[in-house]
Amino acid sequence: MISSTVENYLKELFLLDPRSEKQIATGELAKVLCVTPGSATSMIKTLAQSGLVEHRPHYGVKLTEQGRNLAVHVVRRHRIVELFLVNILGMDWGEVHDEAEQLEHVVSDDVITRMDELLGHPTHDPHGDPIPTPEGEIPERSLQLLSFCNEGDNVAIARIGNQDAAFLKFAEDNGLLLGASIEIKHRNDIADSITIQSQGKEVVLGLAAAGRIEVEDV
Amino acid sequence: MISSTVENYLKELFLLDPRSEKQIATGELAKVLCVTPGSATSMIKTLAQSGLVEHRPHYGVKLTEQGRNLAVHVVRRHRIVELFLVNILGMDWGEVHDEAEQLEHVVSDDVITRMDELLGHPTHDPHGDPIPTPEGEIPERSLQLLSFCNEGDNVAIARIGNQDAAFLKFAEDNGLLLGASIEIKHRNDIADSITIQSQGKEVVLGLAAAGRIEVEDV
DNA sequence: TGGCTCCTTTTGGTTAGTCAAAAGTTTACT
DNA sequence: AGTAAACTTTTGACTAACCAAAAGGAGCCA
Ligand SMILES: [Mn+2]
Ligand SMILES: [Mn+2]
Ligand SMILES: [Mn+2]
Ligand SMILES: [Mn+2]
Repeated sequence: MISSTVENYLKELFLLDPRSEKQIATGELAKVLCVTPGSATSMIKTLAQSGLVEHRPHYGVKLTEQGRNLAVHVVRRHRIVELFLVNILGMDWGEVHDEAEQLEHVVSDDVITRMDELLGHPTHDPHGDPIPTPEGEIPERSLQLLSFCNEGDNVAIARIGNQDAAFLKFAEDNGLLLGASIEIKHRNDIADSITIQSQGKEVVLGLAAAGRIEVEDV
Repeated sequence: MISSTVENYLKELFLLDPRSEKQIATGELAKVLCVTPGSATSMIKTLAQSGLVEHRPHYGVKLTEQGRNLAVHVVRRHRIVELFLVNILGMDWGEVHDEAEQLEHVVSDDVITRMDELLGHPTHDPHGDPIPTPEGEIPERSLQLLSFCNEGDNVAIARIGNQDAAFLKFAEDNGLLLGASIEIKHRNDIADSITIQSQGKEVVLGLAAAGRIEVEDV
């Protein structure tokens, strides 16, 4: 049986590089997993032993085909659970990440299949992240960072690339929900800010924050 | 944080003696948990250290007030999850036990509260077992074992005290669902069997099997 | 009072996962 | 080429949980 710990390592490697092209640094992996670099090294060696990652010591680590497949399925479980918690149980989109972080390791494929059905075979989670299919395919969309939009653009919010509960609360409070139409009012590269209008309300964001929001042309 | 392992030990102690009156033998606990007696002994010592059980070496172990409280909450989570899987996700009542065995350790109180609400504050799980309240109260019913019923009795099935999937499948296939009205047709203590009629269909059960079914007078 | 059987506990050892700190590599800069 | 900074790996140690097998207690029966 594959442990939750291993699933978390594989999943984070996937999230750090969904195509599994780059060599991920041990330290970077350790950071997102909140473990020491030494712990990451030793787990990486174990994973390499099992053929789940390829390790080039001192250069980095990369998922193998097999490791990536496992990771994609963990991500599928995570995202379906998140959407389920929001759509069926009425939870807040800022609360569901931590919950799904645990549930992703214990819900069976049967339960996931049933949730998927009940939700109508959704393609994206509550934060706009794609839900891999049971076969491991990942629906692609061409999105643009809000921080790259220009004055006058009319776009719809498509993804929030920040799982932080406080950020999600802020976004929600300001009407920045998935699908919301917004217009870029001002953009000031010197002041590092962007002003958008959503449902009549103006919101000013720093470009760093705007860089965590992705939008679609309307 | 309290581990799944500890939760399982406490829960099984509770299930072996819901009132926590008796001294449970180490070997009995070990058996239901599928561990060796030695493993159970060492965990019991740990639990005693934490004040969750009282241990009289060579005589047995018993939950403390604190340990019983924790156990009751694990049982609450288990049973709400089971009912949720059956009523909302449409799973079979024979499949949900193993699933709930894992989920009981990771679903948050918030999720349980929401499931409870969605289910309309149910009092019993899919197998007729009582669901403890958030305060730890356990609804009592006065039930009778099917094996003690007499010819001519008209009763309703109220509980199946056997989590075995094959047994539950058999029961379901023969219309022995919770709430089903049945009449006791024959009873033969010599042959160790009882014949009941449910929805026109006659079913013969050994008295041992009938002893795992509890009924309510109608 | 022994002795026997059935449990329980103890002992010694394993595995997964972790950390702190020492040791080793790579790279970039002088 | 030599050195220092930044990173990675190794080492040694710890905890939770488990097992197999040896040792220890309780109750029973002669
Ligand atoms: Mn996780
Ligand atoms: Mn998400
Ligand atoms: Mn369990
Ligand atoms: Mn049940």
